Amino acid sequence: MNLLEGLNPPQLAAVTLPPQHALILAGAGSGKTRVLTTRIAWLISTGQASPQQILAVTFTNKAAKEMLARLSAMLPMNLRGMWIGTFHGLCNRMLRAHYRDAHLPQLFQILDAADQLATVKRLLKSLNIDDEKYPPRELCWFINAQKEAGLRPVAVEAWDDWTKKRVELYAAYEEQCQKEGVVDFAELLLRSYELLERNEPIRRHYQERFRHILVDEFQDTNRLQYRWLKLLAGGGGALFCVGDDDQSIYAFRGAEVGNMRDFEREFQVKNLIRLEQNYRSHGNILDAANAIIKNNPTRLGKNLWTEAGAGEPIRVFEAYSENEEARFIVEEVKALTNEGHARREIALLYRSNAQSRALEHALFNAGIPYRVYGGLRFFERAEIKHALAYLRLIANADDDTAFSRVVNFPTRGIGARTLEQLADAAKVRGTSLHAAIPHVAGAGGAKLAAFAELIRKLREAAALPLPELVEHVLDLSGLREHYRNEKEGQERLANLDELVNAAAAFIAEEGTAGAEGELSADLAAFLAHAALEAGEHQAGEGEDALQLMTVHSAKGLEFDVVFICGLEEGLFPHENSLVEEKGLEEERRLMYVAVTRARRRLYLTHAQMRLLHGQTRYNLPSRFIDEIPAGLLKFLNARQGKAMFGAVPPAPTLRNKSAPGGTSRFPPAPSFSSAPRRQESCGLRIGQTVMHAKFGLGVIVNAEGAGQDARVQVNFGNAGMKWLALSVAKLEPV
DNA sequence: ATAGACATTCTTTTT
DNA sequence: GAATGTCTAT
Repeated sequence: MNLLEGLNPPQLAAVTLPPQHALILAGAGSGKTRVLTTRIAWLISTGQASPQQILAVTFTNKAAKEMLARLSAMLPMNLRGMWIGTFHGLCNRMLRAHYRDAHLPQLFQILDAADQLATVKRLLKSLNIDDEKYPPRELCWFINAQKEAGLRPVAVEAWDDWTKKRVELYAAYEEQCQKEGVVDFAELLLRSYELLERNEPIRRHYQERFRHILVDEFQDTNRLQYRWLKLLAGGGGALFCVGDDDQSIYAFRGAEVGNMRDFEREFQVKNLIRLEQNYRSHGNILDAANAIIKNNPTRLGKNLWTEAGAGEPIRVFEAYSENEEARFIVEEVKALTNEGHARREIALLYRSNAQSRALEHALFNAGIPYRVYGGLRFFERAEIKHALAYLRLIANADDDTAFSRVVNFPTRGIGARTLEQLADAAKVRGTSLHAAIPHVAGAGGAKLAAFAELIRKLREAAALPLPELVEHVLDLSGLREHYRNEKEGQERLANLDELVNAAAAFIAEEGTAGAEGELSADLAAFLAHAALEAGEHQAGEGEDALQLMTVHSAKGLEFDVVFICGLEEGLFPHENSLVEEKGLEEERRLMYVAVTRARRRLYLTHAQMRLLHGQTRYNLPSRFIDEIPAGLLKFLNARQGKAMFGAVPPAPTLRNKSAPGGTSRFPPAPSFSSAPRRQESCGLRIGQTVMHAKFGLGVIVNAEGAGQDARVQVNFGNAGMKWLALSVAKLEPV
């Protein structure tokens, strides 16, 4: 059968397994997605399963789309009955179908992370809670962690007063969300889980329906997701899980690699298949990845190999500053494109989003087209969120988050005072803000009533086709007018127009055309779409552009050429990770993911000096570079300053000492700003890497005194920050 | 009530 | 540096 053509033996085995539970350990670039989709296509085309009997779960919308696209290419049939999507998307689908049993309003709204934070803030305010003691962000994190552990407030064990109070607030938050008819991301999962657990007919229905449950990126599932899968597979459905423990990079938000072991044990998985042949990268790149990940103690064990040749060495570049790093990359990219590489096949990866700025700046100046993933997404833009808030109020006027966002936007004279009165009225009566409007007296009350009237008018239009409804909202709400009058409003206006287009496109693709009696079904679906798929949707889609993204968002992608930037201690691995339990291991897996994105050429760059959060920091090269065998590396700039040391350093200007511990933050030495990379005569300068007999490698971050009294402060990374007298300590420039 | 200046805080990754 | 929160002048 040509479906199976070209599969290697383990791949073929995985694809054609009998309908039993299976765990596929699929290394990076080993054809994981291909196995998953071919498996589904094989099940269907051999008549072993109908599309309706298949449930395929992925972690990202991108992956879900990709899978659907490949399947439609393989199977000439209607795949609409198949459930393919993200955990959140599928749970949403289930809850919409059974909203009554799930105790939700038909048009329940979804809170994204920002909405959730706003809701928590509002709650704390209404309860007069000190947000110093209970930081809203922390509280959100706490609530989500409980939900992801499957715990409602009554089930949380709290021993200390602080946690007891947080549990109380969790309960209050839940009550508030229920009152408003909104659910956050974690709630989608928990609600869906509880629905299945408590409602036997519904559970049986899905258990009997889904004969094959396939899970992508299984290593990224959290406890609750795993339990959700267990429930669904409880009726004899076969669980087919594909994952790679070495690519688990979401433990920080509750992902449990341990799910893989538990799955193997609890389901008595007999079919464990390893996919270890890599079809993506040249040998040197793979060797580097293997060498790095080998340093992690707890692995299921797996070693990637390839039939491809060794390829080029991995290029390492040390820059003086983040700007020089960016300039270097620009030059290399120019050279690469001149050699015929497509820009879309070149990726710039970094640990954190903040790093993209210097890169973007340099690329922009050089006129190189680029595309940044994961920046501010379409549906997260302020003007779009405003417009969506009006739409949300049409679907559900009790949505306090949406209400608060636009009650005075565009401004209509409803100030803080009035809103306080409104919040009080709502609290006293236990209603939503919207429902409390008639109970506010005076001038403020009149203005509020006018706003209520606006909502009423908008709701009258709810029966219009979605794109027209959006148009209507933009005009009637005054949003268009507002941005027309704003100086910098042009782009925002364009975005609002784009929202109308997005609505039209959405209807064209998945509209409920013809569904009767469900007046606002399209609206609700569109709003859910906006919350769940913040919209990777960006202009310049078709252009051949350089790809910029965080390592996290690069997972699952591959490129001919990859630059991993900012490979410095404190940045990658990130300093916050070093204090976390198992933090470094996760950073290392992240590095493994980054390295394995490259097919043919890999660059590792780092800077001696970097401006971060408005302050200059001097960092050592990342330990991950050292973990790669030197034979695989090619250092592009000769390590400088070998010959000169022992001389008396120049009299450095006295600087204030840094706060102890952590990374240093200093203004750069003045002598540098004009002539980067030039050597001082003595070979010692701020930013210089030095070797110390006891402490190892370090970077000079500060200096004071002169002559015999000269002292320097050195950041030795692991060994910490030290002040050393030059007359005593032997420091060799490296 | 509102806009704008000013201060403060927090910065890892995201469905 | 950005984004949010607070204060001040209108």
